[in-house]
Amino acid sequence: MGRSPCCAKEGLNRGAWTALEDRDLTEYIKVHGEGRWRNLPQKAGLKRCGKSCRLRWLNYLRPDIKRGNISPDEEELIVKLHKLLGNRWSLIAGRLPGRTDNEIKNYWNTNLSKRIQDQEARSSPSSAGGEEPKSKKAKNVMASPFSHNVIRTKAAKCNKVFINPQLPHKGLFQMDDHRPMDHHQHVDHRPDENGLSSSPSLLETSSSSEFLVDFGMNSDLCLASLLSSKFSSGDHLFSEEMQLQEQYWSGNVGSGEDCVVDDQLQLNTVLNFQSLNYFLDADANQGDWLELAESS
DNA sequence: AAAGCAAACAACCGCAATCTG
DNA sequence: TCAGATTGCGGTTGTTTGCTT
Repeated sequence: MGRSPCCAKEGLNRGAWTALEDRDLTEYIKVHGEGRWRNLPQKAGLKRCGKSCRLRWLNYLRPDIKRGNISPDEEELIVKLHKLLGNRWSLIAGRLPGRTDNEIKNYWNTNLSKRIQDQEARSSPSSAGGEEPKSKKAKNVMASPFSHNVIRTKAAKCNKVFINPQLPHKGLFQMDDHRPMDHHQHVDHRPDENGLSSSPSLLETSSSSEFLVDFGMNSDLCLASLLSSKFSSGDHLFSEEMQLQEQYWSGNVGSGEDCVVDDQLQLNTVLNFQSLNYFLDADANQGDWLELAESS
């Protein structure tokens, strides 16, 4: 039978939330803050399970939520990010301020996936005869049409950060998205050994040439050497990205301190890699270092 | 006006990752 | 170090809404 569902307890409400429940939950969170979902319903006097409260708050009651009217710009961004990331709704939502993963997922399933599939069918005649999903179920499990290019980023924990104090910190970008630093997955990394050649480092010619990051637990790894070999020295995007990361890190951590690179930051890197027709293959097991691979 | 159907979306579920004692 | 608790994520389902016949 498997384990019993979390909301199976008798006496708990299910289904649509009432205005009263919404008010109670909102007021409780205003006073006590988010978190501790398990005990929240009891303390707030709600006949709901903690999961249900969390979902309701995150998707509908939070004050900064934007609902409905997804703009063409947002739509375009969703499509691009989905191409890049697949069904990683929370990560996609992270790039769309005020939007929730649930809303984007629903929007994708009801609007975009079908449209994209139609476009695909039109552009590739061989698949024109392909069948539409017949059931609701089939529609929902539709994979990204670009799954072969999907990037799965993983957050990375840096052990050390070294920023040369001689380096003028003049970043080209402003970070438009500062996720709180308490939201990270930690992944160990191994230094790259095989996949990268020892061609001259791009960074030797970039303004970020002194920027070093040591990711290694046991051995040193310079980010420059990790990333340089596959890019020509003319890849300005890469050096801009380095400046962005430099700016980010220098604003948050001091020399030699631990810092954490979160998904958002990696995504920025990935987006730039993508524009260079490279992708990060991070589908490897946790603990493996992300490998650069040439996109086919 | 009512029935049937499909689209939209809110909510639930199970799993996996992460946290904590 | 490990087991149990907690949280977050993505897939799926159920209900509501709106359109068509």
